[in-house]
Amino acid sequence: MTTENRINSTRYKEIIAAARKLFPAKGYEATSMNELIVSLGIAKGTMYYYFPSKQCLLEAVVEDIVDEEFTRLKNLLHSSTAQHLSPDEKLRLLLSEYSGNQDNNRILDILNRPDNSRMYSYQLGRYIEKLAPLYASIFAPGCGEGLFNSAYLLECAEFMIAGITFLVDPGLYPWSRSQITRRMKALPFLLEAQLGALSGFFDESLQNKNTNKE
Amino acid sequence: MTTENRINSTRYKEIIAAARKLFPAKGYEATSMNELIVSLGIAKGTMYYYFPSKQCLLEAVVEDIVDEEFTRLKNLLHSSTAQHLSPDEKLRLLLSEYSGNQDNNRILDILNRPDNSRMYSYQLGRYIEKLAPLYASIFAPGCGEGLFNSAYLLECAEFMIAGITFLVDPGLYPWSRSQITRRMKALPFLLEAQLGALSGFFDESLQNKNTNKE
DNA sequence: AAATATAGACCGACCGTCGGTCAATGGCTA
DNA sequence: TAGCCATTGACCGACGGTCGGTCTATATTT
Repeated sequence: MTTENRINSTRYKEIIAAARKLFPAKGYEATSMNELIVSLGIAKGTMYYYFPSKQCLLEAVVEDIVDEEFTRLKNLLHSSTAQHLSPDEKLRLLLSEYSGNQDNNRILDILNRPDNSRMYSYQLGRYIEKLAPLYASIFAPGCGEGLFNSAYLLECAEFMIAGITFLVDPGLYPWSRSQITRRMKALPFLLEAQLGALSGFFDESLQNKNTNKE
Repeated sequence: MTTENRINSTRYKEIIAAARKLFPAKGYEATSMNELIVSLGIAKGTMYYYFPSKQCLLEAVVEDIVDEEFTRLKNLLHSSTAQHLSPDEKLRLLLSEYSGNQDNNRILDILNRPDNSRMYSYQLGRYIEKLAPLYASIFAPGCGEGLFNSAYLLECAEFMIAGITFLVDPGLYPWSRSQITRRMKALPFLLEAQLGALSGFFDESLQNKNTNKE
């Protein structure tokens, strides 16, 4: 198939590599197709031969980033050092790795780019879809015997990733430095609380409350 | 002052009103300044006389929306019917009102608009900044006597609003209907868990764990 | 009271740039 | 040589934004 050949071609990967540098650095909206073309030394037609639209290029770039994150975190979880950690220790390991990596990718987190929210919100969405199951899988061992609690492990993971990323990442909203540090200090407690609540420490009153409603 | 006159003028409010209709309906990026101008029957120069850029118009529109939400929820909280509710009942009242209102504003939630994430992410940010304290204030009575728990009330509110909105609102990411309903079913439990953890039901082991780290 | 000056709301032709299109073409393989 | 890709770049309409200027209503001067 033609499309498949295109995706596996060198050009395709070259373009994605260039976009992976420019999109986060300059912002998605602020980066023009022309800039990419010039920096690659190719013609406009070539660009649109591989990517029918700028939106498609964005999606391919995000897919590339999220895929990389996925395998990285998966390998980290199955590494010999992390294998025998407790669920909450594993979770904190994953989260610290994630936020740490973000800081490395962005040289200047002072710089706010409102023309980048499109990329980041899409990226966060894909990230949640792909990696939330991974997060949820580490909750399971710590979870109590009640069926009810474990029914919402995935949603809990999604909830946590979404909340943390949106509130700590300056890419989606120009948070001030003090806002970010304030939240990062609160995060361990909030996660612990959420996890603790999940693991069945609660008395039955809570579960009754909820099951009654259904 | 000249600027102040402009903000209080009829024109200014007319333009915001028009943008409040078109931006959510067509999407921010997809709505051109020309469309707004034509629909208002004014000239381009007039538009840019009141708003120096499209981004500034967006911010004014979002401010308008969030302000309205703020007073609406504040009044709701102080209403005679809601005044003597328990914290978690109040919380669920606020959240249901919010999501219910969103559905009304958007006629088609099936329609996904990736060119609207810029507006929605900014709106969510402003919403959190303005309304999280309001949410946090209703947590306080249900909170235990420990100082530690109540120290993170604001962050807990921010965390909840961000997570819920991002995961349930199709404006920021094109979630499928099944994803949304799945999460909405999980929400009562997750909120209850988070609130319960806050209210001091926990044993001291959790608090010790966290205080040790500081 | 008439003439003149000032302010500011409003106009629309115009600009550079953007994302995107397409007919033409070079070069490789069968 | 025929056919197929990958590649080219001139070209397009629409976009956000600018700018010189008009018009009216109010203040100031005569």
